[in-house]
Amino acid sequence: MPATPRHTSRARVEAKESSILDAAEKIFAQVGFDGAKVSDIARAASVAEGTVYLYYKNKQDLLAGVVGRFWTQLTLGAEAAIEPDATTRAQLEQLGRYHLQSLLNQFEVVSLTNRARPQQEQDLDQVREYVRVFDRIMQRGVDRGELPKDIPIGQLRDVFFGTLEFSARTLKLRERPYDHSVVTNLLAIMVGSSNAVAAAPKGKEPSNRDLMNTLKSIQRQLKTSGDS
Amino acid sequence: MPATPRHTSRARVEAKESSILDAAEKIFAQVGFDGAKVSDIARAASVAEGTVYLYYKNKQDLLAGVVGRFWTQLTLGAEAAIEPDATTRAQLEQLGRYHLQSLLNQFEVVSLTNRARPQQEQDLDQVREYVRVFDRIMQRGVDRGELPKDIPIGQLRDVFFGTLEFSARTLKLRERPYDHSVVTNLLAIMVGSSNAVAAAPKGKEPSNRDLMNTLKSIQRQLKTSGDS
DNA sequence: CACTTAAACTGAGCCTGATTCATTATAAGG
DNA sequence: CCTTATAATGAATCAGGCTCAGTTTAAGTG
Repeated sequence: MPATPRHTSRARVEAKESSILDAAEKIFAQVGFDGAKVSDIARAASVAEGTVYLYYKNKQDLLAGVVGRFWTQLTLGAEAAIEPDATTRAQLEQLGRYHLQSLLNQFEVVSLTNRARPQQEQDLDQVREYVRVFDRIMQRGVDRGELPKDIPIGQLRDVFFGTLEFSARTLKLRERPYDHSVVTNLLAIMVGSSNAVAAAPKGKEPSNRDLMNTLKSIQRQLKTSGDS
Repeated sequence: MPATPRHTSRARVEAKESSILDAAEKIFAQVGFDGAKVSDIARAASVAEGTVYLYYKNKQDLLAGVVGRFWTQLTLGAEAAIEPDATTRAQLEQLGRYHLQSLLNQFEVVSLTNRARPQQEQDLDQVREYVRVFDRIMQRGVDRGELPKDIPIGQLRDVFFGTLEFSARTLKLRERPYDHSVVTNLLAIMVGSSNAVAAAPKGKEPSNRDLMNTLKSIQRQLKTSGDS
């Protein structure tokens, strides 16, 4: 088992594990969890079918690996996307934009998340980790008195992520691209004091491309250095 | 095929179809979609395995039947729960409470909804139908000038349903009961002009029990008269 | 009341695909 | 160059969704 390597270099093992994860992600995104055959994933990873089971207990576990990695990367990207010195309001906007763009860019993988938490099991740890990014921003905001605090943070969190997830679905369904105004409006109602904005007139590209570049590079970096 | 009955009474056929749906709902809710064996469902419905396939093309289709029926019932319940003459604000609160309670009461079935829309297929028709209840309330609100209209209705819809769904998950995860304040606060930020409210101090039962009774009776009625 | 027949129902067996495991290959260590 | 623990392999096993040839049921019909 790769768990206790002594004969083979750790790097080699991790590389293989990561390449299986890559293959799985690709196939899952392509044909969905049920549509994916483990044999296809194995082939895509240039590995025998049995080898997959050396690294992952079963197909579900493999899915959990893919989804977990995604959220871990998302957390890193989010942290990079937020300017530490900005106001709470600005940070929320940064996180919101980043989040919405990520949901849209990786819609298929995000969708897999549901499949990874069978029934009312606890959420994946990595998701909880990600959510803390929001909590930290809010906590700081409260400490500094920058936020109206008549509504509990926990509830605002549900507003924030719930809205963005549904908005992403809506945009996807209507085949619309990323729309800045969704975040602006969300913040307007969440933190008030705002200038709400009509939906983007047409398919205008996201303006904060550098933000996504940051993410991409981090992800690339992560993917090659392996994780899990 | 039950599609063109001539030898058997329609009522009988529909009763059987409905009893299969009942069995499926029960088993799905119990062990999830993947955990459910068609043979178990058949047994629970006192029917042979093959019979299930007379009524539903496959397991997916059976799931769609269960989920579809749920949302249809939900729509009826929602319509019953809303007082036609109330203010927009009041109607939204009624719908919000009803929605949150339903999500909590039938959490397992709601979860199945995700499984029923494989990949970015369009949503189930019944879900869209349900969403229209919200749209009608909002439209009326706008027509009457009761709503601040700086934010598009479509986006408010995502705020409304997205927030409630995430709130329901949060409550479920923390094993908390229905909490009135979630809806109150949501409306406070959505429609403004509000008195936000701290989370319910303890596990206080939902106060508008009659509302749920209305729903239940409608559901019972529906279930026996069959649908699909 | 037989009798005919379309509609319903049944469950054994087929078939796909996940998972296992006996066997073989690999890579250090001596 | 052996030895041996670790990895990798893929044929065999197994589970469970789905099919279909055969059986039962329930109206009709004379």
